[in-house]
Amino acid sequence: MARISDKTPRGGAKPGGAQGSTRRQAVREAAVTLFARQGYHATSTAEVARLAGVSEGTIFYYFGNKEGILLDLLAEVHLKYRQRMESALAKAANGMQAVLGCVDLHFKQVRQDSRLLTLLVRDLPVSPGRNDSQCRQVMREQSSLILEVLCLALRRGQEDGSVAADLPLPETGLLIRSLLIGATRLLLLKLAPEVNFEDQAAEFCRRALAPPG
Amino acid sequence: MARISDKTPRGGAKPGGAQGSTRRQAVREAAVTLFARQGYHATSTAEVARLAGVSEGTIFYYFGNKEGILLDLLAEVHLKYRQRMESALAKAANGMQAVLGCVDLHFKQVRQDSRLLTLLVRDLPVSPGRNDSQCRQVMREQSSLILEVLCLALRRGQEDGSVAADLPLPETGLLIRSLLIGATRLLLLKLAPEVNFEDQAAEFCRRALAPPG
Amino acid sequence: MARISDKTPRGGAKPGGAQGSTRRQAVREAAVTLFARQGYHATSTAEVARLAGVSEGTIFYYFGNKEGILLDLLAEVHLKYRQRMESALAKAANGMQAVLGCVDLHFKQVRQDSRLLTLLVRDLPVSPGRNDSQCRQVMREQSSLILEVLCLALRRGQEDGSVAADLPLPETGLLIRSLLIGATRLLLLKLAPEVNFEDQAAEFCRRALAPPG
Amino acid sequence: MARISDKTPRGGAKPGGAQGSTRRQAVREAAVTLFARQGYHATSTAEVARLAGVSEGTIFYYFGNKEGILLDLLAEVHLKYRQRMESALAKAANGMQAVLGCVDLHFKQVRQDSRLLTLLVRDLPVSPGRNDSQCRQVMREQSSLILEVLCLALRRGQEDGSVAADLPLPETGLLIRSLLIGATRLLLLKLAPEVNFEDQAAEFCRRALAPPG
DNA sequence: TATGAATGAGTTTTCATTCAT
DNA sequence: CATGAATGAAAACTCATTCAT
Repeated sequence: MARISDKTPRGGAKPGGAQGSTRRQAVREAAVTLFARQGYHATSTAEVARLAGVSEGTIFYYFGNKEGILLDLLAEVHLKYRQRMESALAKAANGMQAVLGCVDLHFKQVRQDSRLLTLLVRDLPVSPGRNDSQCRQVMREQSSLILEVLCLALRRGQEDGSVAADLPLPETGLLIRSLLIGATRLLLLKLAPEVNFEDQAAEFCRRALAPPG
Repeated sequence: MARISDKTPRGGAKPGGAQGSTRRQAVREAAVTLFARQGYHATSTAEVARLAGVSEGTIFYYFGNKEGILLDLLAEVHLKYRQRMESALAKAANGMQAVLGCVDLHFKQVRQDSRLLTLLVRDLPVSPGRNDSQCRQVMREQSSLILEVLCLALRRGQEDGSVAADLPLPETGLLIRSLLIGATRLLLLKLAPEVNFEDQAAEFCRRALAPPG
Repeated sequence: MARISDKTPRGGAKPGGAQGSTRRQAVREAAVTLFARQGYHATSTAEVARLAGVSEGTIFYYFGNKEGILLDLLAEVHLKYRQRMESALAKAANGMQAVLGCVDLHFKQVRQDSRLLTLLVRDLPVSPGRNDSQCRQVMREQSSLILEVLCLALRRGQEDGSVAADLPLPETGLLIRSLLIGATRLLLLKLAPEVNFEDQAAEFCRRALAPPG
Repeated sequence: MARISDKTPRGGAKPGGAQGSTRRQAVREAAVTLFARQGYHATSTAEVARLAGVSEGTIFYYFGNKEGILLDLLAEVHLKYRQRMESALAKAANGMQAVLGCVDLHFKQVRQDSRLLTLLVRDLPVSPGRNDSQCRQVMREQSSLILEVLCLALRRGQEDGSVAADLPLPETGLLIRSLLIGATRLLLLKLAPEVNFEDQAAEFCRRALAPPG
């Protein structure tokens, strides 16, 4: 009943604490693999426990319930994703480069750890219309944060002249994000023919964003 | 074992004959509503039967198993979708107009019957890596047919000069499709802020596709 | 509710009647094949109907319920079996020959139509402790008739001196019948190694029955 | 997928440890009663759970699936049966006595715990023609082990002169085993008249096996 | 006489979750 | 901290049987 969130053994210095953290991490690792491979619904907590090498009770001790694992993973994947984008953005020469850098980075992450990204384009564990789940809230929050990063880059581009000034925000940001999400879905769910179209994504965006003339 | 596909009571000409068709249709109607609202996995066949006003057995009589319902719905939505695109394509003045027409049409359909389209961006009933399900096969087949339509329009645009000639196919087609899929996901799963960015989609594509100069 | 037994279209001369008989026979034929192959419980009436090429309703029209088919088949197989034994008995030179003839005949029938005989050694559709089923009644009745035939032969043997006079009846008859039933079960259910031990059955019985000296 | 076999709670030394074993045992006890009384197919797992006084989930926790219970029971009954035969064999004065001892022992076991033995002559859970079930494999394996014991006794009898030397092996062994199986079936399924023919079984075999003269 | 659409009670099985230890 | 035995509610699916035609 009581939601057990973020149960981390306080004081990571203690040997027992470190072991707990190890167990927690093992569950996360097992879950991300299985959720990505078979989907959230098709994966049982028993399966996760087995692959993680822990008892079933351990999962509920650390994550409260099954959705808790997903919640945890979603938060992590979003965080990592966003942080990488932000650092890519910082290094970019201008706004356009920043946006295109984000696009390239996205597909690099898809290639590097498809498991994590698959979580984002696979099935959702809850109703889209209802706000009752923490899971949906996390997705929405993180989603808007990522959108902000993109819009930041776009605005910078419009200011430094590398991006067409008449493109509306956040609409344009949403469209780029749409393209990334959709492409990832086609790629990871193997719904597209065997063509490396993701390499063309940056160029496609460059044309769409470039100022006229 | 034996797959019960397309079990339709003898031709709908007779007034009584439509009865069976009615039940079948009621199940489809109930399923599309519930699958879109709660997802495929979160919807039980009992729930579908209740909403459809038929017995649970009737579902299995007509569709063989739960996936059979989804299969049926997916085939329909894909078919309708593609046919509309094809007719939009036929009416277009040039290739670029055809592509943009497809984009607009897509969002029009999303607005008109969000339930059906939601099926395409919501959860998948099976592992993405495996080909064992008819459902995945249908999605893949239909997906490639839709891609073909888009590429046809693009090629026509490249021939009549309305689309940049150096854009590679089918990569560019896949990117447009990605944008549509991703946008639909953001929209229907309410992951985007309340902004009508879909109206900008055609313009975004126009810029990306337009020949230089 | 109402038991429909022996519903045969009266007057087999009528063309309609002949057709009904055809359907009835088709069901019986299909059922004996499937029951023997998969067992009574593992065979659905739908399967029987499909193999027989009739509608499911037809089965219930002719046999009342599923057990009705088995009832019908059991009665037939027992009847045939007994009739053959009786005619073998009539032709035998003496009692011992009659018994051994029955033994040989039994295995000949097993070899000739294993499907029918399999019904007798496979699973029973009902509780052995209760008498509530017609099925069990039929089995018991027919069983005792067959036993009678065997005992008749044995008694004749004891009278003509070919069978040991001190062997008790019907015990000895039951033992021979046991041997036949058990051997059939081992054979048809493939629980015995690939040895043609049934050829030795008559010799085994001959020794057991032979008068001393 | 993963077969849960032999899930036994850690060693029965601890008083608490026997608890799990208790539940397991309760299921076995309930199952053997119901399977013998009504047959495997006619018994639902719910019925077994109810009689055992455990939840239905417990059955699947311990036995994996319904067939798992039967498997377990079959293995046990076969093992016990064979062990008793072997010890009877060891005590016998000569080969003939050993064989007849086995025969007597068989019927003694039938009388002592008819439930367990009934499992062996009642219905089979699967097609006889197919090897796909563990259940059938167990039956076949154990069956051949029991046959070996019988043949051992027969061979010993042929060597010590108490059994006719010209009787072929393993055919003769199979015939004796047939007689035992068939008799058990007649007895336990109450298909024979109320006659204690099993008392005659040893004498019947003695005559069949005795050396001439 | 024959059909087959429709059913609902029943089946096996799964699984997230609890809790005593 | 961690376990894993035990559960019960619910899931998908089956199937003998009915009945209007």
